[in-house]
Amino acid sequence: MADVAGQLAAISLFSGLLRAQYEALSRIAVRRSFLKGERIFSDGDEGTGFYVVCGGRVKIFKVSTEGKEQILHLCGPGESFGEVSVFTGQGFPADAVAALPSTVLFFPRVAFSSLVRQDPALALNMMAQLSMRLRQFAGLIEDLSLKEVPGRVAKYLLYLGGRDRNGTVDLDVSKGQLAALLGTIPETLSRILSKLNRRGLIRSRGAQIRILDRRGLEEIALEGKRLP
Amino acid sequence: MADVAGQLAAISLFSGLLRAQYEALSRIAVRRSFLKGERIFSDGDEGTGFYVVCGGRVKIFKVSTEGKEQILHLCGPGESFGEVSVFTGQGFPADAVAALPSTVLFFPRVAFSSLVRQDPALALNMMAQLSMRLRQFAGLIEDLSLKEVPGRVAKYLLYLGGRDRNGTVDLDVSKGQLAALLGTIPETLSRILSKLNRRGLIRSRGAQIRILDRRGLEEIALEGKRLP
DNA sequence: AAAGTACTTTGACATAACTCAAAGAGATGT
DNA sequence: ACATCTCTTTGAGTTATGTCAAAGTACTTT
Repeated sequence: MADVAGQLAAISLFSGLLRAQYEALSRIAVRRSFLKGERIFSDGDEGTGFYVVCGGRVKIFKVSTEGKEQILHLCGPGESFGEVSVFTGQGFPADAVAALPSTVLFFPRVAFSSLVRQDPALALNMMAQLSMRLRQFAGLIEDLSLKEVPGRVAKYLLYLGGRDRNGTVDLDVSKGQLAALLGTIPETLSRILSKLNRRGLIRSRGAQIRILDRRGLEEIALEGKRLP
Repeated sequence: MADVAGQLAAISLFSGLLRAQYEALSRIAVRRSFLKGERIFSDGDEGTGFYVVCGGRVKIFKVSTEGKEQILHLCGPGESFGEVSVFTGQGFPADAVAALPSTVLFFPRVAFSSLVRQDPALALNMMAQLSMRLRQFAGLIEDLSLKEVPGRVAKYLLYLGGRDRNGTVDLDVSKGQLAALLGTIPETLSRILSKLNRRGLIRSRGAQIRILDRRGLEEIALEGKRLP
């Protein structure tokens, strides 16, 4: 239990709380583990609580009737998912599957709800978290509807390359998954990466991509430049 | 002031609060009016507070560098917008313009934040509201990325026709705006409506649309059926 | 090491949807 | 009632992207 309370402090949803609050949270949290590919919940399932990722990666996505999937979010350690159901009481609005072997903490709806009811600080953190997610979604909507695929790819590469100073990026997901995240299909993604290679903007070998011309990528990301 | 407190009770964000809470809220609320087309805030503006629509309609949207716009939400009376900035502290994530002559209540960030800090009930309402918005966005993302335009049009018509028993719908926005809401352009929307007319699924005259074949529209909305 | 599986790339093709351009309808104001 | 402006519709042409199919590459397992 004590070590759960320690982990909670590292979670943005619960940042800045007091010792007693972490302990209260750890008392209601349930640790669960999932194998790669294992399903955590399905679109429409009753929302019995929400989750926080401790380790691994969880894919949140929607599936069309024809089976095409759009990834809404890839949750890494410290990120939460399924919170919406805590407050709307409705079912989960999407599917969740472990993209890697993952460990999560599960917070049952009722127990958490009564905690938050007594504790404005907890509520405020949660609101900030929901707000951030909302902002992210607005960005995703913008990208999907306003940019063409090359623009989304360029933006994502720049996003990944942001931290790495020399500009070498390791894709943390398969290209098929990346395609789903960017709202397209593997073939299209593959073709676009080829074009970016040919034009000398990147050098990609497998999941390793080196950004050669950051400025050029920025043009594509912002202005939707052509890729002949 | 007293009448502001009365109005607040009709707002979902503040539903189920106590008299004293409405009065506290009404003390910090500022009434503002906007002409049709007038801008309320711009993408990137500092988030000094959030808004609730009293009357009229407010368009929340993103604009691409080429000027194409994607409407994120059309807020009617009782709906709130700009809440995200209250908690993230960052700028507004989109543009807001009055689509009709509109009256709104403005809640300054700092004053509201301290109110919420003392009052879990207020926080819970707000979280539920944010959650609903999040759910809506997930749906919009799904639609934009998984459905083709005819599917989105059909779904929207069914949504509008849901309340009206006889199935006659008045578009509450211009077709250009509707196109932006559905992530497309007026020409495409126009062509699709023509096809739906020709196939006998709807009968449209101007902004009046009568749904003739609900089942047929549902097929298009759900299965993405062809429109030859 | 070989075999099997899953992922990625390439090619040929089809098509939905965008662009550009112009005409038609509605609304608004003088 | 007329003129002006905006919104909507229609047409022709282009293109990005999805579909289908097959070959190539990388992993895992035995």
